[in-house]
Amino acid sequence: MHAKRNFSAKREAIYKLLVSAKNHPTAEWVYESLKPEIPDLSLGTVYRNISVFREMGLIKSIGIFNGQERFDADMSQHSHFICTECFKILDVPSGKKFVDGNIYSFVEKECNVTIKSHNIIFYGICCMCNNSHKC
Amino acid sequence: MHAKRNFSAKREAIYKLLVSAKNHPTAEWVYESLKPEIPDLSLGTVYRNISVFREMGLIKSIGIFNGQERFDADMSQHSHFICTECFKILDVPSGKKFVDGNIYSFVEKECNVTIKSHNIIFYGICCMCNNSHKC
DNA sequence: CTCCGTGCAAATACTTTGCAAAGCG
DNA sequence: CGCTTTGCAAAGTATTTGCACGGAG
Repeated sequence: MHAKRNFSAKREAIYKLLVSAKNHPTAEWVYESLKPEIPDLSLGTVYRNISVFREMGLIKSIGIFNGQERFDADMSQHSHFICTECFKILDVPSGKKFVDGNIYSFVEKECNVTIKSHNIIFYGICCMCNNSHKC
Repeated sequence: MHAKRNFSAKREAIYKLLVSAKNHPTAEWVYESLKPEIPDLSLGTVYRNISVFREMGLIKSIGIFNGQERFDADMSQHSHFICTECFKILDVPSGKKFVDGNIYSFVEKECNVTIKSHNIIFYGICCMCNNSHKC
């Protein structure tokens, strides 16, 4: 019907939402967000497709916070800030590279390992929770 | 019986094990390790005490990997390497500070947040899983 | 007596999985 | 027809919690 697509309709909808979402969503959030427009979507399908995307290298996991895994479809190297109050996650603009190849070499020698990737997470309070000043 | 102590016998045993453990243990590992010498220890007690230690600032969580939370009683600022094969966690000697106060300031301004702490995790293959060479 | 710590088991919460049916080329 | 995707519900797994008991002071 449409031009050739690689994904089923539901898979495509899930992926598109992940790409456009700026909140580093949970599986539950994806499910709830799509439910109105795809009433017969099931949570298992969301989990399965997220798993597929991860295996394909289309998304990555930021980690598990407050009991729920958070995902990111922005595969460029960047760091995150997470608010320990509301668990909002923000991208840290990567204009500055905190960790470079030299650091990889340093750690690889120190630890006798092979490094594939790294993650930096900053923890703190976001401006909305830090209610002393407006955002 | 003993000199004044702050902790109950079980709490003390759990904390001492956490301090001496070099493997960034899980609650389950702590439980299994102490079970032989404390046969009536229960897993709930381990979880509860770990929670107490965390609230007291005696230990911190490194994150959840392979479905289990990993803890560290070394409260000095340092980074970790984690093997994506066997989930072994190694300390990265902090002779080099990867992230300093300037970076905190940079991120705080960029994101309009207040930063309390940060974590760096390197992912890769440890020398034991990288079986091409001996360790 | 009172309080804190504990064992035990049940409850939680998120995620994964088995299976049969539906979808699609 | 054959392979993929899905809904549904059940299972799985790590962790948390309710409750009554027990020990220390």
